[in-house]
Amino acid sequence: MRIGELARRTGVSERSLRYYESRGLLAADRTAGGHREFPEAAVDRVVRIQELYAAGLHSDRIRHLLPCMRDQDGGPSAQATPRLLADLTEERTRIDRLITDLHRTRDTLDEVIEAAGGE
Amino acid sequence: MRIGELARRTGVSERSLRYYESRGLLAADRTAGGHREFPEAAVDRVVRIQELYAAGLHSDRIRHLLPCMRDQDGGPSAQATPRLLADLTEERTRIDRLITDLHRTRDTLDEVIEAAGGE
DNA sequence: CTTGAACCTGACATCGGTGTCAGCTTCTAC
DNA sequence: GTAGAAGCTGACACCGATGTCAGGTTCAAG
Repeated sequence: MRIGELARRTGVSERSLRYYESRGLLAADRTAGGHREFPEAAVDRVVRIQELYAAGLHSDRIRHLLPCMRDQDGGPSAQATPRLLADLTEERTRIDRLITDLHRTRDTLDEVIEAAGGE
Repeated sequence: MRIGELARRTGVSERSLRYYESRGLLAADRTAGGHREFPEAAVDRVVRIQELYAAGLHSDRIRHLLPCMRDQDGGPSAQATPRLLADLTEERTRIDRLITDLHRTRDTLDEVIEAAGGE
């Protein structure tokens, strides 16, 4: 599919999709004229990329991580190197802390919301 | 206490503390010579501010929110306006989604980590 | 062939918390 | 009073994903 359709179907801007491709997160064939042609699987992949961005990972890390992830077709196409493994473990710790933090913040917001609007 | 001690005790840089004060998140008296003098309660407040930043709130929102929060002394000193209330409710929704997302990402990382290092 | 929608590249801007540096002042302990 | 640590202000830089614009090309339908 073309970039416009992919953008529509994922809710991600064309700008971002081009950026993802330039960062090596997303592969696209090209038509004779140079237009990007994305495979169907790109939809899932873009969603995943967004999730990883939302979790605070940067594109370099995502690029290394993606091939190690299980995709819709089945098994991963690569295995994490020790270096990547260490990085991911660190990310995991960070995410854990963040989750804890978010729960606390959510509770705090709830308190304030309830005090004001819960009536 | 002075800014250096507050920085040490909270693990937040002096630069950031000055920024917090400039944004109205943190109150400080001044010595005759112009040095900031923070109350003991500033330690807790800084920790809270960091949590809110980590949760993705921006300083403007935090500034409005802080007075509505219950602090160590007891009740809040202000109540959320309808405007703030709407904003906070939105933040809450966002945070909820983020938490969900983070769980999924964490599981993904676990899978990759286990596949590589779990052995 | 023509036309309008869709796409291309490249460049520059933005946001906001934080790092850092310069140049100067204040504080504190001797 | 003096020295050195600590503090002050103001300015500039950075990061990194995304927005946006310009100027040109390609695609598809008539």
